[in-house]
Amino acid sequence: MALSKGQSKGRYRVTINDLSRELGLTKGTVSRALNGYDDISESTRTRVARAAERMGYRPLAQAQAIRTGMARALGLVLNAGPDNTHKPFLTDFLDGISRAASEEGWSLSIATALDEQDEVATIARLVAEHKVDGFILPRTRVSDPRIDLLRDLEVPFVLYGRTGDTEGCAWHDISGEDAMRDAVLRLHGLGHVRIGFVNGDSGFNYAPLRRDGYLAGLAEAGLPHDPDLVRSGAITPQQGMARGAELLDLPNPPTAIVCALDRAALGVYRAAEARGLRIGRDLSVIAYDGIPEAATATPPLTTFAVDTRAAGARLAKLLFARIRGADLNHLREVVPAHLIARGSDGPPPNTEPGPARNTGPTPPTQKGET
Amino acid sequence: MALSKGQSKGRYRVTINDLSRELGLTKGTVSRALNGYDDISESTRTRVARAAERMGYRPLAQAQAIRTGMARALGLVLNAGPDNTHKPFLTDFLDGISRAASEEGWSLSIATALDEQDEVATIARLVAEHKVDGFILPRTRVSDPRIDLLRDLEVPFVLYGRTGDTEGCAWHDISGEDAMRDAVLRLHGLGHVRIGFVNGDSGFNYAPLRRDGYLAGLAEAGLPHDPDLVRSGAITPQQGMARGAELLDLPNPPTAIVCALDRAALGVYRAAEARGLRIGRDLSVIAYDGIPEAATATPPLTTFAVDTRAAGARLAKLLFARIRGADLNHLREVVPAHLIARGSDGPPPNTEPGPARNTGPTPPTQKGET
DNA sequence: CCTGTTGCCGAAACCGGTTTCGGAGCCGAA
DNA sequence: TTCGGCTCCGAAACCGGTTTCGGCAACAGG
Repeated sequence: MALSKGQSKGRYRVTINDLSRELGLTKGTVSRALNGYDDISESTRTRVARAAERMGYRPLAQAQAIRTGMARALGLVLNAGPDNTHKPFLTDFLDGISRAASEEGWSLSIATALDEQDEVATIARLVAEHKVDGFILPRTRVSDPRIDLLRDLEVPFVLYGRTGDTEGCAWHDISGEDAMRDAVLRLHGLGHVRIGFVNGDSGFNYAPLRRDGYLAGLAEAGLPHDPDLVRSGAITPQQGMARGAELLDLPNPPTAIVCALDRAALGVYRAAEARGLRIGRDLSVIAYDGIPEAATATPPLTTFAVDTRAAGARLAKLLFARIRGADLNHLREVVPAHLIARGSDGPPPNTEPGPARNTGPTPPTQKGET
Repeated sequence: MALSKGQSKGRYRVTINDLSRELGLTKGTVSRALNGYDDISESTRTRVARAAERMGYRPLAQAQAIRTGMARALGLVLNAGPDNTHKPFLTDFLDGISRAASEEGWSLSIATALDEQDEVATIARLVAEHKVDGFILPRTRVSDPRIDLLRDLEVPFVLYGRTGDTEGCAWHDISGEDAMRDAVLRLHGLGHVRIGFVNGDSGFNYAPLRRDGYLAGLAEAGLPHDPDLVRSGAITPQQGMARGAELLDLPNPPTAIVCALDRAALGVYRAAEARGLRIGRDLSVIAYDGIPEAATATPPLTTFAVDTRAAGARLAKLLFARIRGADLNHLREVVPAHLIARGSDGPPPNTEPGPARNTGPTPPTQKGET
């Protein structure tokens, strides 16, 4: 058991040669046994597996890569552009992916890009250099050049989000549309009839979906759709404050506002405070994301939270399946966001306290904290 | 120029064999020419380099890895634990590293861990699997088991931050101590004599350094050190609010507070507001980090900003140098933070407006926005 | 002219795996 | 007994690079 190669200190990997020597088999046989070829007897297969376990053998991914063409790495290209700087859940997201990847002995390789064009170029570079075997594409846009490229290159990928042309796409997504609809229904259940909506960036695919959800909620509640009550383009608190101000300064302002993003909702808070309105009493707000700041705002924000860590893990697993050639129809899933009822919503003002109207399906009212 | 290997579509890498065939040289010669061996004539060296450029040859990192033992990947293990979730600059940091890495044809491999013990285990796993050639260690602690491990394994690493036992350590760091000192001097220059300090998590190495900077500033200004004015453990706005409240409720409260973190300062804002104090007039605040929220707070926060993207890039370059065996003494650098003077600091209240006292070296007063 | 360097490149081993091919043994059937 | 087929493994090529070794030519010195 002496070190065969003197790489300075205690650094020594057990290779497939060590294993084969120990077992009295050729390395080809050992390799086939480990990789489940069916021309290996069950007895030697277990013998090899046991020895590999005992000796702590871990195949060198780089060596496997050169013959198989698989780098055993997942790729993630982050947009590090100026307007995308705020990513509250990035660490959780990475944790989900990384954990799922290392379970399979794969690694997570990340790169950054400054804009859409740079993103595409970076993806192309990683593919050309054979650095990764597939991509996770976060923040999908309605029309997304990254998807076109990967489709063209025939490189596996999965979307965090959906997209316009779903041809060849696998995805995991959170149902923002259901959340927005439930928010409207919940507010209607509390007695609100004028419910505004502040949407996010319409370039991203989630925006039309959440808008549809808001409209579906209105329709389901039997409420009219007043276009004046719908604003969009709010992804920062500042923008949220501006859009909120527009709504509140309307001749007939809403008594409740649904926001597509928590950060926008925090801006609406400020717009309301500036007008002497108390959130949760004079104005109800329900949003979406579940950022930590939402829990410590005054009042705490009622919001639909998403489990970004779980999303990352699911995406990694979907990508594995995709790389291994699974059927696309099994690789498309949309899961609901989780309502966290807090203090920013309540009955509309100027309403006699009484039995709340019962309107169709009762909105979900789970309680919980992050 | 026909595809020699039919990997589905247009996917085709030019290998060293293609190059050698084209040039009429053996691949060994081509390899040596490309890698700067001195037994290759200058003429063929340029001929090979030109052909490689023309044909777009990029060596396959995995193939190089198995012989050289270098994975050509930088490692970064992120702490994804519950209290470390807020990382405002992570994207910028990753961008800095990733960009510097890809310039050298290297990649950035990231993994996550939930606590200190998990971090060490994850690092050990990455080393054992030969996935990376070196590590960037963010958020160094005074006593840091990651450093002990890597020192023991003789694996190259660089610190973002400094540490207690600097033996074998290279680092890039921002001088938080100078920033804190300059903050005190700036406030003293404005006329303040009772200046409080709210520090961060004392487990991290930056905390004692910033505290020393605060004390150095007091000493340099000829101000007494009142232990009552020093608090620590504030890394969230909530904690900042609590520590700020303690200071403001003192019998003889400070007229200015220096915070080790912007987020804590935002909490101090709330503590001050709750007491009817106007920031920038009744209470001056200067902090450190340069988070986006600081710019949009009311009033905008005067703070010492750090360029996290540049730090990431520098760390990557230092790590390259370390891996290539450069002298440690050339791989230790501390750069200053950049003051962004905004509206949260001013002369102390109850002071006759008049010529400001001139106290020794005038504090730096650069103006600028992020 | 012969010899000893030196410059420069070819040949081949090597790294740690995977995959193809062929054949040795064992079995049952004719 | 012989033949065919099946099971299971060894041998060797292969992947795309790097590195060692040896030797051919040109050149300088004696």
